[in-house]
Amino acid sequence: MKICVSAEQFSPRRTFLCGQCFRWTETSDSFTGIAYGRQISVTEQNGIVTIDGVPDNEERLWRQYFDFDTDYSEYILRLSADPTLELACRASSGIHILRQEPFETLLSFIISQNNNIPRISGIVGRLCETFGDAIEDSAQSCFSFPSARRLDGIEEGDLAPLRAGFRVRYIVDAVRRINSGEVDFSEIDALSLDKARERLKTIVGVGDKVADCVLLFAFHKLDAFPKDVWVKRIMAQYYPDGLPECTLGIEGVAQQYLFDYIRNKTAFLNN
DNA sequence: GTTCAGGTCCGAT
DNA sequence: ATCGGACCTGAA
Repeated sequence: MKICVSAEQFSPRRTFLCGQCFRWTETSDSFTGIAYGRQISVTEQNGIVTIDGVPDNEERLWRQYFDFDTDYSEYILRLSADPTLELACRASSGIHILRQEPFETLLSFIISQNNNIPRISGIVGRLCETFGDAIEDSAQSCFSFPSARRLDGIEEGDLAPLRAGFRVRYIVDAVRRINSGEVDFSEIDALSLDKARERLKTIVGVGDKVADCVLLFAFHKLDAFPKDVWVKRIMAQYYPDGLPECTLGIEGVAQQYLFDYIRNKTAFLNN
């Protein structure tokens, strides 16, 4: 089946390129991505965004994944009480915060630390090629993200093909704690932000930033506020005394708009 | 050859 | 508690 939404409401480019995901690639006229064991394509044409590759019985899942049933204009209205955020929202409207799979999000952001985006995507890709399942009826050969169960008992040496460097130790620890139940995603989901963050941080290699990325991009805890190097720069320049009140409870949404805004602004300055 | 990239760990104060 | 250096890898 196809799912259609207006391009005004949802911008594929801004959503997929704002740093929250690593498995969407842009082709000439669309984006192709892999999630939940499916290959999905997203095409924007004449103001309409079309989602292809969704099985009939999975409409609900994918509307959730893309967060199509949330009215982002309300967030934008609230955040626009602050002048800097108003600019950011205007420049980056159409961003949605995805609901990605927790295990994939956890490993992806563990891999992301002290790393650059092309290499992160490369490592994640090799992880899927090495341990994931081939996805049927996809044009090219593509692979699902391996489950924690699939990686059960994995050791550092097994991960050598990934060329993930010092992060393999962290991946091994994450897999072990997930499979042992020490870290339980359904529990994390039910916990408050602070408790959930502390739980995730018991995994070696997971600090505040990685934990908050997982809580925002997988568990959709909108009060999570991942402070990467870019957001720290914004905070220092515009919000030395902390975030404005209008962000209360939706700090993560503010983070995405600010992040996209400052990155694109910087890209513009560098050109 | 050097530097740098979506952080975190670890050992020294 | 806080702080700085080290860390795999590979592209610029």
